Amino acid sequence: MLGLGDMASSPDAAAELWKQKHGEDVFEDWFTRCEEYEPSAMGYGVTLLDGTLTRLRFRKTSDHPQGYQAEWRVANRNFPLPESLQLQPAIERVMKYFSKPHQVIELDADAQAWQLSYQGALNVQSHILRERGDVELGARLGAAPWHCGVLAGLLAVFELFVGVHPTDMTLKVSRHHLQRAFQILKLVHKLKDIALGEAGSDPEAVRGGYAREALGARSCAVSFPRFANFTQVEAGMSQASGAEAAAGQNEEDMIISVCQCFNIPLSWAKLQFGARVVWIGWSFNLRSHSFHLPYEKLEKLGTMLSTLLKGEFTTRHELEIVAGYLQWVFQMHKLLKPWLSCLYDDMRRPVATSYSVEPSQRIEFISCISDDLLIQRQLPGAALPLGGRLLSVKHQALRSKADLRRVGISPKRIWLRITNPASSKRRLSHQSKVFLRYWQQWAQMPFFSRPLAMPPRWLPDAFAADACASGNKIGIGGFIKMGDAPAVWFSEVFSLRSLQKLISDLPSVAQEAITCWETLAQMGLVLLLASCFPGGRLKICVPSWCDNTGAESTSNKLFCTSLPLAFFAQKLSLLSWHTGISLDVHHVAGFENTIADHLSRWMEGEELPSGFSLDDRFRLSWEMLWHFKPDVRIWPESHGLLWQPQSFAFS
DNA sequence: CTGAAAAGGAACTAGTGCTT
DNA sequence: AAGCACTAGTTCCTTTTCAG
Repeated sequence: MLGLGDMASSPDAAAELWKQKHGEDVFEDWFTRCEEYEPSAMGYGVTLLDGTLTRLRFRKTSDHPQGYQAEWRVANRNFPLPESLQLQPAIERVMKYFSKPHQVIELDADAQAWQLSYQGALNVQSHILRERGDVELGARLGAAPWHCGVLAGLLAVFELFVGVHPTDMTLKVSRHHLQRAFQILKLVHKLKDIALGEAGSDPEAVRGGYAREALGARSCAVSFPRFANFTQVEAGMSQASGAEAAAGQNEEDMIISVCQCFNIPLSWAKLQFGARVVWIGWSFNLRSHSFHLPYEKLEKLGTMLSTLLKGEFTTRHELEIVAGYLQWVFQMHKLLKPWLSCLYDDMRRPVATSYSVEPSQRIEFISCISDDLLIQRQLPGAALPLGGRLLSVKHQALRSKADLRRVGISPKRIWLRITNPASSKRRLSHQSKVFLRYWQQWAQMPFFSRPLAMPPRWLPDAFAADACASGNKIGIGGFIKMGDAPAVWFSEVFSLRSLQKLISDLPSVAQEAITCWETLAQMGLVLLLASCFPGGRLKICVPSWCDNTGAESTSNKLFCTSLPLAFFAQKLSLLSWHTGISLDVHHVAGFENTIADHLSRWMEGEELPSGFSLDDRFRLSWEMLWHFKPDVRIWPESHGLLWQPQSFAFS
């Protein structure tokens, strides 16, 4: 055995090498617990004398005195052909059928009509060409019906040859044979043109137009009518008749043949034919022009999230994996990315642990703390984590080093809460849990399918939203104006105190979070738009006249990590995902903004801008804005429902 | 984190020229 | 004609790199 070296000369030698490399015990241990192959059916990698890599495995056998047989990995391409592919029976089938001379291959009634139609069309074309003086092409088309008929007959014989056609039935040429023959002839003539004609000398023609045209002649004819009535295709596909399936197969064969002819590289591992293909990780349906996340990925997401949500603590690494995966999943709607901000926050917030120092070490301890409350030096006797952040001392939260003075002195040990940046332990915040639970539910829901192409953009004449904040009150207002119809508008006032109970990290003065309220106003506008176009999965681009640069950047990129704005950006993006309305905020000052500004400051009973009426007011509740609770009401109120409607809201 | 593409390498095949 | 050595090319597979 060339190049294999001594160890391949016998199983004993191979086993010897294995023992030398991995030790006698390991070998015996592996060998005793092995089932059929050791270490596995795949074997293990071995480098031969000449540096060649191969694989070696041991097979348990009682034939050999050692009890095992060494097997090398060698490619075996000498496998038996299945019965259906044997040449001998195929030839016999044809010979038997044509054993008697003068066998006639007939066209069935359908095929005869088709052949006549081909003849007619081709003869007309031939005549026109001859009149124009193109005798050569005219002659080709003149002979084409004959070629087509002969080739169709041969295709029928080929079916007999490969065993598709029953031997005890007379051969009949069907219209499918004719159609295939026609397409093949067309392809062959195109190929001939490329190979011999002017096109052959032009490499671009081979790579581009001609080859595509030759292909398109077949594939377009088949795929276009199918696409036109794609809604019926789903049911029809599974019941496709044998002939249609054969035509589809034929089409695929042709595409492959042409690619091979022109050395167009094909990745066989990724080659897929059909209306549904999985590509770049997504499942595409080219008939309904939609895409969705493949089932395996949905399942992976579901499992991933339920494991994460099961326990109280998690690890930084686990969070990174989940966030990374969601980053990928959110390709489907980039506005969803702000959702991830809370996960990243959790990632960089290690869990705090308690430490204690002796009261006598108090002064020394203070010198270990930097101005921004980081442990910058080791304190003898206390294993304080270097680089950790001091959160509180004696249960008193600290904001700066100066706050340490407020902590009273007592003879007892001083207890500290410090976060350790080296720790990988993490706890999910409330926001993250809500966020992850949403996606966990989403992963368990039936397939969503999203269109590949968005519906055309639609723009109302004018619309805007604005917010104002003064003291404890927050006002939002906005409107849509379409043609001559009266403007639809909203105007609501919320108190900061009531919002502080629901959203953490809000400042004590409403004016400081004006960007948040601007974003909230945009959410109101999206809801208003969605209410005007209920049920429609519209793609509406909203050039909003917004006079705050903070909200502008937020709504455009919809990604930020600073609190509390991140909460609002999250909600806005989810609302956009829900309603299918995407926001595109431009910084354009204009009169619309003065109206929106007016509406945001409007109080019940005050005068409305001209063209606005109380009847067209759209009421927005906090439930609708923040929890996306649908505004479904029963009217008149005395009526009841016979079933309990399923409620849907995020909290 | 993802998938695609590029790169790299092993195994194999076909063809060629030479010798026996 | 058969066998051998060599080369060029193909196929299959894995690893690395790249881009989003």
